[in-house]
Amino acid sequence: MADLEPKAPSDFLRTIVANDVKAGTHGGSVITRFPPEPNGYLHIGHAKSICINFGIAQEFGGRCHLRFDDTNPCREEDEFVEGIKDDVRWLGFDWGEHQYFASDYFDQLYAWAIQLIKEGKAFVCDMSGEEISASRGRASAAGTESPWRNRSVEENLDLFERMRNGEFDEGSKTLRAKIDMASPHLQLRDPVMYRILKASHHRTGDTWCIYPMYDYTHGQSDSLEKITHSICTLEFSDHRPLYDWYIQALGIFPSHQYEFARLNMTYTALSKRRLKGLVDEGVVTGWDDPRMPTLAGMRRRGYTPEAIREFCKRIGVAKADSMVDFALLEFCLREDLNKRASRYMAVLDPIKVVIDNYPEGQVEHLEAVNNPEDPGAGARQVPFSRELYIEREDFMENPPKQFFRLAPGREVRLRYAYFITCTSAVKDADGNVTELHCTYDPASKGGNSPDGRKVKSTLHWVSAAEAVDAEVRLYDVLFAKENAMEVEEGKTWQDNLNPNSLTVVNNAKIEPALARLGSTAAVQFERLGYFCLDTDTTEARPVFNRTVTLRDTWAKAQQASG
RNA sequence: UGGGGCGUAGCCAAGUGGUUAAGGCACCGGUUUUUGGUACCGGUAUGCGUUGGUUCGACUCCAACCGCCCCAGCCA
Repeated sequence: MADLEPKAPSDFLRTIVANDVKAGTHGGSVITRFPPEPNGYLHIGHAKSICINFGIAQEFGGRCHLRFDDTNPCREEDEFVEGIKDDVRWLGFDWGEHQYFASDYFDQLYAWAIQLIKEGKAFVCDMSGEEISASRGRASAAGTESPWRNRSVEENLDLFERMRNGEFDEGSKTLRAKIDMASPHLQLRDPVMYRILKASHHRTGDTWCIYPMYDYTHGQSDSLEKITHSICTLEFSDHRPLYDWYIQALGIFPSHQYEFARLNMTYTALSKRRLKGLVDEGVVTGWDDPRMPTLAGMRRRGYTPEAIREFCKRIGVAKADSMVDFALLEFCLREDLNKRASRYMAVLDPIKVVIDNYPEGQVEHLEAVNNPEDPGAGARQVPFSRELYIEREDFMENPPKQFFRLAPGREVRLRYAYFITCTSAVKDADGNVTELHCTYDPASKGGNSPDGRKVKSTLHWVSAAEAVDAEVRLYDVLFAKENAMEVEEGKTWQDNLNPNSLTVVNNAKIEPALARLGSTAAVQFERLGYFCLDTDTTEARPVFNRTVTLRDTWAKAQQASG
């Protein structure tokens, strides 16, 4: 029977957790946490972490805390905490009552610092940043001890209190842990615990002018919340000895840290610093620019949380550095959108078609299926008349052998309408085709001819008189290079930006039903891709974002043949 | 060159001494189709960084070597 069960997703983290639960560690409880710093918006890389942390907690009957790691008042803002909460909720996760801030623990952390001073495990150091850096030593050579390392407990206590009281200038003193200046682990060479920062904090205001460092905060925060598995990315591996040192020195609940490889994806940048740069330099319109890999941007672009969660499931979790193919994300998106998106017709690059044998002034309403993947989605009426628009690229005057679409003398089907045959193409003085003349077969109404004859192609179309004008924004990858961070000699990562990441179509023609949408839910423009209404939409003018194109084997074949 | 990690197909990734080395994406064929979409079928590692060793048997154990990533913020 067991063989018939679907295999549980297996990765090294779940294996560790499962073993702990089995062994009864911490009474079998599983508590994880997602700990963003509120200094920017979340991106798809954070989504991986969120899915791991909340996912594991869910699977093992535990819980996941949302904790804001707000120990640096210079960079953190309330705007970001609200944005982060929106994003986590949107992704589909719920932290319940368990929302915390590292700043909630400032008093406790301060008390613990005094405890460590009293035990001779911490001291106030008067060295400047440069001096500390210089004395840390080389990777292969021991550092040198601070001349202030052996101050008396009383003096340390006094100085630390006066640091807190604001008696000293920023940068003039720090509280450091007294560990080992010769440790092969650089993090253990008397790391700074507290620095003086005369900045007001987004939550504690001006209560403090000394702030704890990440290393002195994170493990204890985990410990206070009884976090059993503190899961973070690989670059924190080096911090684990220090994480453990503080917990041991303090004798508090033994949370443990585990690390996995952060997400990298082709044609994109996933570092808050880089993304912030794009926002600040105006390369994109904001954190929610639909080209951004931020959750806010992806949401606006039309990505669904289901697609992102599926992507996170499929990429797996491991410790090897990796670069995930962007195509996998698009696959997950299309897979989800295909099931849920209602179909409509819209023409992005219109060329007029006149059906010469269709009665002038007549309008028929033809039934169109809303979603062939979902019978429950019903059908709608689409107006058809003598003058229509079709996609310019669906006609070729001298088509190559593999081109199945409209051409002089050729018959094709207009989706849900009629078979039409092209009789002539009107051109302007420069030889550009400006209008097509066709005839239709009245017997083929709905899209099938009674004599059973076949056509090789079905085109989307919009009736000219009833068409509504719309703006459509077409997006492409933000970076032109597969590895966005691979910089050529003498260039910067900004040089890797894709100059064509945004194309605005100002004169798209959409069917009337699309103009009445009133929802930002995903729709499919038949044969073109998935789209959604953008927040820039006004009463007067709909604005659509192209979420992702449909798979297009024809375009691919063309590209391949040059 | 100190420390911490990692190397299985183009990209992810299972595999923990005995299986024809899972699965997905991408790619290549084909079937169905009123979306050149979807769905479905099939193909794609004599090989697991390299070289030795242990063993009846190694992707799995051992050794050496090679390569890549991270760490010297009073950032997180």
